[in-house]
Amino acid sequence: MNLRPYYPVLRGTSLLRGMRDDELDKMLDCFAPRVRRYQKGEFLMLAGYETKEVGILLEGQITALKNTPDGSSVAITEMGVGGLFGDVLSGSSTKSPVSVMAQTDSLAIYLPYEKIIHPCAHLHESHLQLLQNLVLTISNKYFALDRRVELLICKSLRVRISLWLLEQAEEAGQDTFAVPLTRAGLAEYLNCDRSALSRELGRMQRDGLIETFRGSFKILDKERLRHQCQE
Amino acid sequence: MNLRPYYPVLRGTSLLRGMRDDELDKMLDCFAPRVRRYQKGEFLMLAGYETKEVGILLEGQITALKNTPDGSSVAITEMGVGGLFGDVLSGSSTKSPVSVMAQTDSLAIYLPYEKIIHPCAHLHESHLQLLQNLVLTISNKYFALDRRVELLICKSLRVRISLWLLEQAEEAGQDTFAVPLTRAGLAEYLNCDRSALSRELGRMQRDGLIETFRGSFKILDKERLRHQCQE
DNA sequence: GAATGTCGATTGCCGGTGCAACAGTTTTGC
DNA sequence: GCAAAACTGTTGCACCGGCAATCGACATTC
Repeated sequence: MNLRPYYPVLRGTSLLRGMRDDELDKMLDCFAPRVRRYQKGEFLMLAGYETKEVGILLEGQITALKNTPDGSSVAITEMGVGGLFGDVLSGSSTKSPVSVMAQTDSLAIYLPYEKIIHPCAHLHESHLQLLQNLVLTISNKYFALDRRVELLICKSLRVRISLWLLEQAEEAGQDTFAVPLTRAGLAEYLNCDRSALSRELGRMQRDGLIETFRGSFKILDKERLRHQCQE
Repeated sequence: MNLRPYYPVLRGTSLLRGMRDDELDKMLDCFAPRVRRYQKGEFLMLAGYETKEVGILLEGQITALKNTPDGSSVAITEMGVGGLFGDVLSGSSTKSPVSVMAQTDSLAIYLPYEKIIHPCAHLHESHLQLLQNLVLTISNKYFALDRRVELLICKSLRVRISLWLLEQAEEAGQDTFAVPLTRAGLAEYLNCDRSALSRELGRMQRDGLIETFRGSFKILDKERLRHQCQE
């Protein structure tokens, strides 16, 4: 299969960031990746199974699901074209803690982990870059999770919301921003009840800290918002 | 400095697992690691600073501390001889989210990350192993954190305790086990109040689920304990 | 335009858990 | 070996936030 049309996608991933065409040519030739198409609702990866490949989404939209202790499953992440999955796993012999499901018809390419970690005899410079990127990718996921833990351990809901707002504003680079999350989704991330979230957001508006409308947030008093986190 | 006496320690780390003497010789020669001694209370690493080295504890005992949003700091991990720190960071340009403090007089060796990720011209087999180990080490830390999140998002304290107990039993391979944690430490990990933890453990004993004494735990009714997690 | 589904907001209720205080026991340090 | 510090358990109280039910706004389908 000719992968050239997808090179821009591949270059956009944290794993293959900035690779030139000829570098990708060589690497993909060396990796002999498999490519597979999925229909909406099919699983790209199943929780509880080992995986020895890093998956990259070339077309479509996927969702990572985690099985909860009580048997159901909750969405963890949504990923679009260029999304990486299985990256953290591929080194270990740990079974996957998440399932990955196609939300729309999708196309994915799989790079065997073995080939990534074992550069072939003539070690291209780009392969080293790849290894570095792999480490970077995983550690970034670690830090994202770490921030989440930092949120979760805050006791009061107001503190969690405040921290989250400040983090988002930081990320957006401005005090007004929108997020692609429904209230229910945000409540899940902040680990609280949807109604409780609404209630607290309402209070925070009354207190003149923020303004909200749907997925849009505006921080009115950043200083005081920071102060909320300390009590 | 002659590092030979510490080879057994190095071999015991997840990063240098199982390396032969001659392999360590070559690698350490290539890495030109720095070694430093610390007095009790000194900092090996400060939160907020970048680091470009992976640290390995050769002697002593250290604690990783995280600064909380409200200014104080809480202990995250304790590590003994062979403990690794800075490993997750070294790839990224992220500032360290944790400080590392010597709990007793300590000795640490630092491997420059640059050298780890950039194998020197003649790429030894062992160096590849090292890279693989690095990825493995980081992803294991990721999974440890992931399990923590799984704990934290459980709403009731009893569920969190039950999950934790089952996890520990799994790890220990038997239903009676001891952990090197004080009640306060465990409460912090489970993100609850110490008194609430005592109270709930008391209730669980009265319910015939477990027996506890200090750091020792005995699971009496595993089946029913599992059942607790689902409500 | 009616019917249905999704999303956000609001409210009353009450249970779980944080907090503070105290007591008993073990460990540490000199 | 003694005093101080650290650790654990216990209890009363207050309150945050989960739960369930309800309502209005809006989008989608027939």
